[in-house]
Amino acid sequence: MKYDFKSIEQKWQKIWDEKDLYAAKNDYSLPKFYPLVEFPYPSGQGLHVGHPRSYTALDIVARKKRLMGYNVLYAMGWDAFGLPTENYAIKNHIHPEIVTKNNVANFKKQLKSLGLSFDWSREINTTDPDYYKWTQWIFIQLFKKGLAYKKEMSVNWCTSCKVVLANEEVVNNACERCGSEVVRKVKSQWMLKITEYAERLINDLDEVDYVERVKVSQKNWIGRSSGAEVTFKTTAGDDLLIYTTRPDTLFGATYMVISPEHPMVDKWKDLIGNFSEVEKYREEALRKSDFERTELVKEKTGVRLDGVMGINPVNGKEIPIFISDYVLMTYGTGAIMAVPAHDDRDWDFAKKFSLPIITVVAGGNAEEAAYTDCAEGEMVNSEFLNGLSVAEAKEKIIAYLTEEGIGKEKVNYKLRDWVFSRQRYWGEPIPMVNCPDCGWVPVDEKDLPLTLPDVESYQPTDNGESPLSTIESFVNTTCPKCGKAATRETDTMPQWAGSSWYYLRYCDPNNDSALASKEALNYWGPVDWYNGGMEHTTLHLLYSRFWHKFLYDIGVVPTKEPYAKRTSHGMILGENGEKMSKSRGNVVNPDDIIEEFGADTLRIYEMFIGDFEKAAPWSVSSVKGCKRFLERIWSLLDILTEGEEYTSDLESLMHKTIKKVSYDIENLKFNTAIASLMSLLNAVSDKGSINKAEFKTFMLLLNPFAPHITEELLQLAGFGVLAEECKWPEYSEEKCKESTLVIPVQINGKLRSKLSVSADKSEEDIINMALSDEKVAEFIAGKTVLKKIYVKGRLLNIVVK
RNA sequence: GCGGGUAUGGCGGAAUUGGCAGACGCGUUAGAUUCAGGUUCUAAUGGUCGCAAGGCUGUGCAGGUUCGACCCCUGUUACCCGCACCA
Repeated sequence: MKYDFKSIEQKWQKIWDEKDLYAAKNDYSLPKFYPLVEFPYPSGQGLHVGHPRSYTALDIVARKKRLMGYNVLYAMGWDAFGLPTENYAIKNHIHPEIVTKNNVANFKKQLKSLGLSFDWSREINTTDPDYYKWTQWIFIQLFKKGLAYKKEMSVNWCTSCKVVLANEEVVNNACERCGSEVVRKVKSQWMLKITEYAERLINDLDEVDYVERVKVSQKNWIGRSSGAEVTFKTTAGDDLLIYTTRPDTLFGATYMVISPEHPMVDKWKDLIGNFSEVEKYREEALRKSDFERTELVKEKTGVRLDGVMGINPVNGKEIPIFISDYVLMTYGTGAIMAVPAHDDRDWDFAKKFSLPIITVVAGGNAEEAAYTDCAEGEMVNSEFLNGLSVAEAKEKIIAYLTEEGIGKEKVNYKLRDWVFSRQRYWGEPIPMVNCPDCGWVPVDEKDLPLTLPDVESYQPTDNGESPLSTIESFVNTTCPKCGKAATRETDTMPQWAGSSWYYLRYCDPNNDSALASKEALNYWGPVDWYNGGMEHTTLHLLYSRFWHKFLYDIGVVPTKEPYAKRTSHGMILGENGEKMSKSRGNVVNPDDIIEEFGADTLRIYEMFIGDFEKAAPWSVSSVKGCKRFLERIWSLLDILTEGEEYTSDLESLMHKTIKKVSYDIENLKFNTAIASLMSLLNAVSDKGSINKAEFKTFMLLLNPFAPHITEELLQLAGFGVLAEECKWPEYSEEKCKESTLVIPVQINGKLRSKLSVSADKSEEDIINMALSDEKVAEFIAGKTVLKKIYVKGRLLNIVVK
C-alpha cells in the first residue's frame, strides 16, 4: 500500500475538527498546561515557512502534554490591526475590515492544513469590537490610575506613512516599516507611563524562566544605571542639575556640558558673550538627525558658553560650561559634569578643547587615554576621599552630598514612556472625550466598545491628523461627565495594544462582562510556555509585561508575570542563506511544500532543520530526506508482527528512545528527538520486524511530530483508537541500561582498544582485562604504568612512561 | 564603541556538559533492481600515508590547565544579531 499523504491528512484533519478533539476543557480540576505562540499579523502574502517553525514546536509540546493527561489550551488568533492592511485598503478601495476578513480566512486555511492542534473555538481577532472593547477598557483603567497622559512632544514623524512612530520603531532614523525618512514634529500625544514600572520590569525577570539572551535584552532595553544627581551652582546665579554614574570622581570634574536643547541656554542669552555662535551650533544640532550625530562619533564638537561658569560644589572651583550634541536632553537631566580623566567621551572632548585633565583614581595614564575601568583603583586628588576605594568613595560622597543638600542618590533608566497615539484609521479608537470644562474624560465603560465609524476614505490627512478627525458624527459628542458638547479623541492605538493582553482573552474568549472571568484566569494563568521570534523580545514582550503588571495591581489578573517561560526560535532563511524576501526571490511557500510532500513532512523537516534557537537555511533535498523517513515509517506495516511486550533485542533501545524524545521535546531539542526516532527506525529495519507493542510506542513518540501518518498507522495496525486516547509512553531507567558495555581504552589519552564487557564487571576486572588485551599490551610493552584512570561505564585511560 | 552570540566534514548539524569527535539527515561514489529516468535496496564516505593490517593528523588561530579539552582559562581573528555618544 502506498503512503497517500494527501488523503490521510485530509481524513484526519476532518476527524479532529468534527470531534472537536483539541478544545480545551473548562474542567478546572484537571492539571493544566498553557502553551502560547505569537499570533500572526494576517498579511496579504499569507503564511510564511517561518510561522510553522514556532507553531509546530509548541504543537508538539501541546500534543505530548495532552497524551500525558494535561488539559491543554493551545489557541490561535489574529493581530489584525495595522498599517499594511490599511495601506492596501487605501490603494485598492476595499474596506480594511474586508481585507482583514479575507486574509484571516486564507491564514486559517493554511494553518489548518498543517495539522496544528489549535482550539479553534477560542479564536480571537484584535479588530473584533467584542475584543477591542477590552483593549479600550484597559486604556481607561490606565488613564484612571494616571498612567495615560497627554504630552506635547517632539515625535518621530514618518514622511511616507504620515504617522507618528515610537522611538522603538525608528531604525537608523528611518521608519521601521517602510524605510522612509523620519523627521521631528511637535504633536500632542497620548503616552503610557511604562517608566513607572521600569524597576519591577527588571527585578521580576528573576522570577521567570526566560532564555538568557531574552532577559539580557530586556534589561539592556530598560537600561538601569545608578549614580547621583548633583546640583552645580553657576556664576549666573541659576543652578544646573546634573546626573552622573560616577559621583566618586567629582573632584576630577573640570568642565560641564549641557545639551544644546537645554532651557538654560535661552535663559542666559544676555550673559553669553558668544550667543550668536552658540545659537548657530544649536541650530545645526537640532537639524542633525540622530544618525548623523552618531556618524560624528570620532570627532567631538561643541561651543563654550562665554560669560557663565559652573562651580564645582565640592571644591568651589569655577569651571567652563559647553554645549555639545553628545549630551542628550532626553536622558538624565540633559547636563553632565565632565571628568576627562575617567570617561572616554569627556577625554576626547577635553583633548580637542585643551581642557585640564585631573586624575582622581590612581592607576591609569591620563595623557594617553581615559582610565575608565578603574574599580580597583585608589582615590587621589580628592581631599576627604583620598585613599578610599572607588566603591567606598561613592558611598561617602553620596552621604556628603545628601547631608549638604546638594545632591542625592539617583537611579536612571534609558527606557522612555510609550507613545501610544497613532494618526491612522485601522486601530482601536482611543476612548477619550475632550470637554471644554472637564478636560479629558474617558468614555463611560458601559458605552464600550467605542467602534470605528464606517468611512469612505482612510487616507491620512496631510496635517497629520487621523482620518477619524474628518468625520463630524464621530468627533462631535457630549461630555460623559457634564453632558456639554465635547469632541472625541481621533487618534487610534498602536498595534502593540491588542497584542499586549491577547493571551488573557484565550482563557475566556466570549466573556462580555470582563476581559476574562476570574476563575478562568486563576486556572489558566500564567502562560506556561511562550515561544516567539527574537524580534519581539524587547517591545512586545516588555509592553505586555507592563500591561500585565498593571492589571495585577488593579486586581484583574492573579499573577505578577504573564509568561512563566519564554523561548525564541531562529529564523528560517532562504536556500542561499539570506533572509527570505520577495525581492531576493528566495521565498518558500508552505502551501507548495504541503502539496508536494505533505504536512507531516513539512513539520518533521522544520523541526529537524537544525538547532531550534538558531537561524537555518532552507534545503529542498533535506525536505525530501524527511519524506523518505515517513515513507519508511509507512512500510513498517509490512513487517508488523504480534506481541504484547517489547522483544529483548529492542527493549533497551525502546526505553532509551522514550527517555530521549521525552526530554528533548521539553528542552527545545526537536532535531535530536527526530534523529533518535530515525535511529530507532534503522534498528527496526535491521532487525526486519517490529511487534505491536514496539509499534504502538513508536507511533506515539512520533505522533506529536507527524500526527496524521501516526493516527492512520495506529488505526491500520488495528489499535482502532485515536492517539489522543492513548498515554504517552513511559520508560524505566533500569531498562535503559545495556547488559554489555563497550569500554574504550586509552593509553596516554589516545584510543588504542575497545573492551566489550558485561555491565556488572568491577573496575578491577576491567583494568585486568585491559592490561591483558593484545593491542594494549603492545603499546605498554617496555614502559612503566604510572596511573590507571577508570570512569565508570565510560572509559579507561592508562598513563605510561 | 558597548552588549550578546557564533566558529565542528562538501552541506544542515550531533557530542550524555571534561571522557570513543563527526550521531541523524542531505550530498557524493560504487554496486543491485529498472527498457530508461525516478524510486527503492546494499556498501563506502573528515584529511593524509598505506595493497592491507594499521599509523599519523583533525573542532577558526596561538598558547595554557588536565591522565584526558569542541567543552575550562589567557590572548587573537572572522562573522552574525541588538543598541547607538545613556554621563
